[in-house]
Amino acid sequence: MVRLPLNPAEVERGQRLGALLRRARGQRSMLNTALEAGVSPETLRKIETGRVATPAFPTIAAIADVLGLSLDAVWSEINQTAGSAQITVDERLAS
Amino acid sequence: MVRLPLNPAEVERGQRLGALLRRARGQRSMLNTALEAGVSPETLRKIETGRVATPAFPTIAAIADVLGLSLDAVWSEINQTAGSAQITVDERLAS
DNA sequence: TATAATCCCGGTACTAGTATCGGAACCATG
DNA sequence: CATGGTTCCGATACTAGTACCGGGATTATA
Repeated sequence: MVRLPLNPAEVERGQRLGALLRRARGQRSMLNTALEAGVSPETLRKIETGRVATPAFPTIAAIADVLGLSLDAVWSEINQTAGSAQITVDERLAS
Repeated sequence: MVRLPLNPAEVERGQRLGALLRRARGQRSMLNTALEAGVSPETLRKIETGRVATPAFPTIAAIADVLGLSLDAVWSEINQTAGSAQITVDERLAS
């Protein structure tokens, strides 16, 4: 009947998402990245710090666009429950 | 100071998203698709009918997974303001 | 030390998303 | 006609996301 609170798994996935975005941002400033993506710096900060576990699809898509990330790669990486043998976004950035 | 209401462009983009998901679902029932994606049928229905313009990223990702859609393709298709020369999700489904 | 840049945090305010219930319409079957 | 499957809708209820403000901590540089 009501919206269910976020469960721990969703919270952890949100933290993985935030950490991934922060690593992908690298040297760029949070302010510029947020403005370029069309979101407020506060929103980006909350997402990166994991305080917003399930952000809106357009929000993540806009940020991923600015950072040059594939949404499919982001999703597959944060959605996996355990370690995988896939090439991670980090590894792709390093190449 | 407060969360800004959705502007018309965001509403229209949400409608394009819903229409795209509905076309991609094709023959499959809304109920099965929603349950398989782990969302409530009502939520899927609201997204498909465009009544929810900016759904959560995990929600869209889970639905796209079930439907076999690429998140990048979905985003690029609904985010474009005008017609494009790209291969659309529809055309990809038809091939 | 001073100045700027960046990031963090708590508080506040409001809209939006997710979910359930009850009912109704439609269409294809039996 | 009856039954089931699917979709739709309004109402309701609650949490979550987005955004701004003020302040503080850190670092680097002048």
